Amino acid sequence: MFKKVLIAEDMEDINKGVHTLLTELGVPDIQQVQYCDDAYLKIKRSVLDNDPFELVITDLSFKADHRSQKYPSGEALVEKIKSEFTTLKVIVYSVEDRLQPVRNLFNKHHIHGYVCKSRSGLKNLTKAIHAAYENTTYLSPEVSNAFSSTNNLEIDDYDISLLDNLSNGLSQEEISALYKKHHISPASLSAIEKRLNKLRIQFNANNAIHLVAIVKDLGLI
Amino acid sequence: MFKKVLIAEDMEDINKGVHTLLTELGVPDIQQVQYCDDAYLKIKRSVLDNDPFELVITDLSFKADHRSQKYPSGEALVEKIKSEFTTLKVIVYSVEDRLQPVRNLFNKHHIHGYVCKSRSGLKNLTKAIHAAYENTTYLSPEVSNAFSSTNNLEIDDYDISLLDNLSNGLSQEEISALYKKHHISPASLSAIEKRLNKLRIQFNANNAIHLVAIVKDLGLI
DNA sequence: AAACCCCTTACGGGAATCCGTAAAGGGTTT
DNA sequence: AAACCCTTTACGGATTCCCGTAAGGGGTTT
Repeated sequence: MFKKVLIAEDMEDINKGVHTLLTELGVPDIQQVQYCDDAYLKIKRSVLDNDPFELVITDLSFKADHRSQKYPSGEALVEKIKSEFTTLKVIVYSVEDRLQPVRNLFNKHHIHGYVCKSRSGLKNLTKAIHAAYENTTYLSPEVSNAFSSTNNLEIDDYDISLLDNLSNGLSQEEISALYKKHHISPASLSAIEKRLNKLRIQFNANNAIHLVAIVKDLGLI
Repeated sequence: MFKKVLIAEDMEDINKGVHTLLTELGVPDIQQVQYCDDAYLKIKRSVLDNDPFELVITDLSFKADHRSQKYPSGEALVEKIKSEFTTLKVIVYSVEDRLQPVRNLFNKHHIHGYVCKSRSGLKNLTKAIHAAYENTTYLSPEVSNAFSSTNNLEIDDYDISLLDNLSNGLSQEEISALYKKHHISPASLSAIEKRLNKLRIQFNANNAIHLVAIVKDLGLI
């Protein structure tokens, strides 16, 4: 089993629950933090001391308080530590059950496990920890269809950018101008229209408003 | 202090944390459920037995599982029990920190307290319980500006309906037709345009897409 | 009754969108 | 080099949205 694990979770009682679980699993060195920034510093420290953490279990949403944070969310933390300490294993433990954020965590940041906080959350977390230890991955049943082929929509970063700009109030013409300025291709109004039309069809949206509402609900933006 | 309290919360560890808190506060009869439907049944039962609960502490989001539920969310539960057992006090304990849902709980359902799950969640919950016992209300500091006069936007149910229909893909003309059919006034396209224009100004939205994106983020729809 | 206010409705023009068709450019195949 | 495919760009018309102005209708005030 893992010898050294870090828990990043801002709610005390859950933090405690996970700690208890790890103890039962026989992890000798368990450390806890309630802020993402503290998590990063502890990990950094452990590497410098040549006694690195083997696993990080982190939440996604950390409530903001008086302390200003460099890494405001679990995702920002995961992105940072995975880019700097690529071998460090990460399991995300969150209430988030929208598929797209989960997909991003696996595809972009290569986490080892995703567990939804729910009635059987700790049970699934156990499975995820074992999977990570065996160097495989684990996906909570609530979001198990995040990678099912049926709804594997082919949405790329360009699409996301388009939808994001739309939802931020830019007109298609303004987006076109922006992309030309930043040399993002395709940038023509016509191409943008075409792409948005494709997205409308994919998501069964009647119009652009509907489309943005749908992808916001899905967590794409 | 209260003599009989019900906790409705689907996550075991949090449920346990609240239970511990109530025990420390000296509540002799504490009951727990993990499903909204069970909560309703327990409350109903207690009234029929002439030994009613004095307080319900409930979460808002309950993860769906195999059991199909009549009341899928905490809000549905609150609406039901507040309409049927008007004297029963309710405190909502949730991670939700968007202002509009909180406003709705107080204005429409007249709950006694709202506490955000956070680092100091249990501490604030204590205050809320005392406030409810004194028959006053408590509002968690994270959402304390839900009723501050500055951002007290005058949004009524008609506005919400409008935005909801928009986000569901109806064109303004379709909404007009719908309202005429259902005898909702004003129903003319022109009046709908005017109202949406007012909303765009209120929310600093560039266009209808932007507007829907903003109000979705705020939790209005 | 006339004047007034407020809300709803109506109309029109300009802008943005939706949607189809077609041309231009780049790269590969034959 | 010609033929081909694929992506990007361009253009035109139909529809919808955006925004100003103005007319209608009910209720209250003078």
